[in-house]
Amino acid sequence: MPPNANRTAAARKSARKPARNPPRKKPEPRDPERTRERLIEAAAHTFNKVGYLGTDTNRIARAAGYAPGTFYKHFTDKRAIFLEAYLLWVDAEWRKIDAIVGGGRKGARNRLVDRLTNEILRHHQRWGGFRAALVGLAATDPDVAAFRIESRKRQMAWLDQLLERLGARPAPPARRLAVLLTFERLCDSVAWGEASALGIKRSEVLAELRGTLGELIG
Amino acid sequence: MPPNANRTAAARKSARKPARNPPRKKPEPRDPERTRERLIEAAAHTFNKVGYLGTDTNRIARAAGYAPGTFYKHFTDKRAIFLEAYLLWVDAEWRKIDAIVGGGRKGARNRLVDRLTNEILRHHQRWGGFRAALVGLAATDPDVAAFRIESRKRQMAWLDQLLERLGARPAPPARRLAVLLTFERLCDSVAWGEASALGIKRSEVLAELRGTLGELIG
Amino acid sequence: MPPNANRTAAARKSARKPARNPPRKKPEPRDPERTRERLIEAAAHTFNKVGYLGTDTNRIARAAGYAPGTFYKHFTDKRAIFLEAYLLWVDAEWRKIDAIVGGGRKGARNRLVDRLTNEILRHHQRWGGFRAALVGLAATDPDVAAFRIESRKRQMAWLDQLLERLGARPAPPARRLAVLLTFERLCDSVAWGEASALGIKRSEVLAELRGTLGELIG
Amino acid sequence: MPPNANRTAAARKSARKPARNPPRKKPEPRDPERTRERLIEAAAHTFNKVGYLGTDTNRIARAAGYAPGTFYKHFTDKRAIFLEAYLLWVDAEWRKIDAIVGGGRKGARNRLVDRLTNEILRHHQRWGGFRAALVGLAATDPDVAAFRIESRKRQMAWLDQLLERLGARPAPPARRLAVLLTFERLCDSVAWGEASALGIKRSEVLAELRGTLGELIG
DNA sequence: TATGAATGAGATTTCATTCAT
DNA sequence: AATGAATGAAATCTCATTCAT
Repeated sequence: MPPNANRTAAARKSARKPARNPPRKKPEPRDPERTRERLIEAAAHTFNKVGYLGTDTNRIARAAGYAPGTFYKHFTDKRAIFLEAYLLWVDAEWRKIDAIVGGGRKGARNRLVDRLTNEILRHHQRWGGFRAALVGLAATDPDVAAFRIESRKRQMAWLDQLLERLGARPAPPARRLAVLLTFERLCDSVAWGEASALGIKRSEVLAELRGTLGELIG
Repeated sequence: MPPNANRTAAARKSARKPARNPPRKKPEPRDPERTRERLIEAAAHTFNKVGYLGTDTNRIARAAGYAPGTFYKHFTDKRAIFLEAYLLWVDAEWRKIDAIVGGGRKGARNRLVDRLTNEILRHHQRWGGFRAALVGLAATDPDVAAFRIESRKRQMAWLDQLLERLGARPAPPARRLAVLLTFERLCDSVAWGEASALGIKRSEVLAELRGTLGELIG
Repeated sequence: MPPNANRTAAARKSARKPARNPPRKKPEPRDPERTRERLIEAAAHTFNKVGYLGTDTNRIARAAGYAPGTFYKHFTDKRAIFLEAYLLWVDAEWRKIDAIVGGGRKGARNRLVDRLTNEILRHHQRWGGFRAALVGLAATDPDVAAFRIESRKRQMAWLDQLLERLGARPAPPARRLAVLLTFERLCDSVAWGEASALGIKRSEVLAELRGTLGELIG
Repeated sequence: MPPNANRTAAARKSARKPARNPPRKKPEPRDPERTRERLIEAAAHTFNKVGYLGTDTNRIARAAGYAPGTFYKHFTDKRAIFLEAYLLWVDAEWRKIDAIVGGGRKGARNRLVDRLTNEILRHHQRWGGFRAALVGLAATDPDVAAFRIESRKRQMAWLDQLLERLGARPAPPARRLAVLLTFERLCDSVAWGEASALGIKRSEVLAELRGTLGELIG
């Protein structure tokens, strides 16, 4: 009779597996730049799904297909990669926005506003969890807060240029800030399921968004 | 029993750190209701200062003048006391708002709007850290999210009644939500130091707030 | 609007109840002897159900209808009440055994053996959990071990007398011990569900028990 | 059993051992399989010495030469390692028994019975504390109980084969169980110091053991 | 560069026990 | 005698981080 013959199911369960880590899809070893990117992408998705608190660095590394130690070869700590992921996320948004606005389509204003609004809302819906984590962190972490301010400044300037480009009359900072925050907050509201919980449809929110922007653009 | 086991609250306090809140000169012991309240208050302040992540239950208990175990006599875990603190915080806000609106001052609309705006902004400034923690948590924790929705529904109904009371014409849900969120987000922006970092003065934000409300009220 | 109107079910759950302790069935206050008994009984049942490890003194007190502090007015610690409960349990067994043997029924030997066997098995089945806890504790706690030895000595003497009384020839200590332990262990085996898990019926074990005793008695 | 084996919880608490146990001169690091084994061995010895209740996971880890966290890399909790240690212990016993029986020495029956008896008794004496902890746990924990049953089944089958091999006539399950339990219980009795406290010598118990087995084997 | 076992500080949580009423 | 809120030491368990390979 083999010595281990009587291990019950329960016992087998309690005995940790030898931790075969799933071999990363693309081996493609030794490309530090790619490694870094993969880690950031994995982090962004994890933060988005389970929040800052719920994300642990070992998991990020594993999700990206690496061992825990690799994480610290590329980032000093969890906060650092959060910041990088934030950057990635903001960049992605701007790329899309630029494509819409700068894409130079001379189409009617309404068409532009529609496309912008749609894109931004979609973006928020995709990154709702990350945005919430960001808010939670920024209140405590000065670096994250500074990052956020920087982002906002860029946004303010962009809006200023947009108005100029569209021939609308310039708006004072407080006005622009109010519009941006309204936009952001309404999008979050949809992303976080608040609007739908209140029985408000996506299309109704979209109408509000268009109204807010339209009012500014004139 | 170790010799120090029965030190008074005062003695315990003096042995501790820079001693934030001076805990009960009069020990006023054995009042579980008060204990509970004190724990909630301590929790609210701690969450507000260092966020959800930065708060630990032992610290809450010590800040309230109790031993770690006492916490668990009153709350199942950190989330539970967060929810209670949230309740306390929302209640406080509503009490003040009711005092302003229901206070029945027949004064001009402008006066009312001013006082409301001021009060709400002040409240947000006081609880900015807590609000940020709330956003971060709600994205992950369904109970916190549900709590928040409930709060929002109340707010929507309140605004509806306010409009009726002021003789303004009723606004559809999406409109009301947009106004509430704009209000909230602008207040947070001030509370979180965003506005000032962008060189926007409190008074300018207040003007935006008044405008937003004024537009609705007509 | 009532301030607490929006407490969700989850929040209410997390808020501990004011801990109405169930008013003891029989108030019958201030009878320390009765209090002591009730505590021991409650302890015996709790130990029997959830083991020594799983039993906590506050629970014992509450189960008996008292407050935690009362426990320590009557017993120095958990071990002490375990010992007392053990005593109670052993006494109960002996009372029954005496009733059977000393009951003086002049009936045939077989009848006596049957009744004894039945009674002891029933007793073990009732106190199986307690017995297991006892074994676990005795290995670590010298007082419990001493108690157990004392009990065993009594048992050995009793068996000696029984043999004499029945006119059987005396058996040496090792023999008597072996019979007692076999008896005990087979009863435990039934009580702990071992026998039934092996597909062995209670009646088959009873036959073994009778055989063991019969052999000794001749 | 070592002198301090049966200290109570109170005693253990008061006597904090300075006792930095010098961890592994040769670090022999990074072999998870060895780490796991070392942890199990350390756990087995600790359980054996101070019982399940008296053992804490940090201590197991330290005793094996590791930090507390390492424990949880290999086992989900204390119960899990107990089960594994049980397995180790049972395996060790079977290996020895197989060596004796299967060792194929064609010597007289008496010789075989003697060696078996001796070995089993020695084994129980070595693992007396562990066995007691096992009994205490099995009454409460279904997984431990299941493990134990599994072990017993194996034992029953083994005995069956032994009888066949020796040319003895087969015994019904209840009979075999009775013999096994008697054997086990008498060995425990010696291991736990019961026999000696009753003035019964090891050799006398051995005689009983031999008798029990001899009767079965014929 | 990447690995991953190991770390250990620290947070969470329990519960035997105390003491003022 | 009984109470029960409070205690706090100690155990359980997590996870960001390190380091030898």
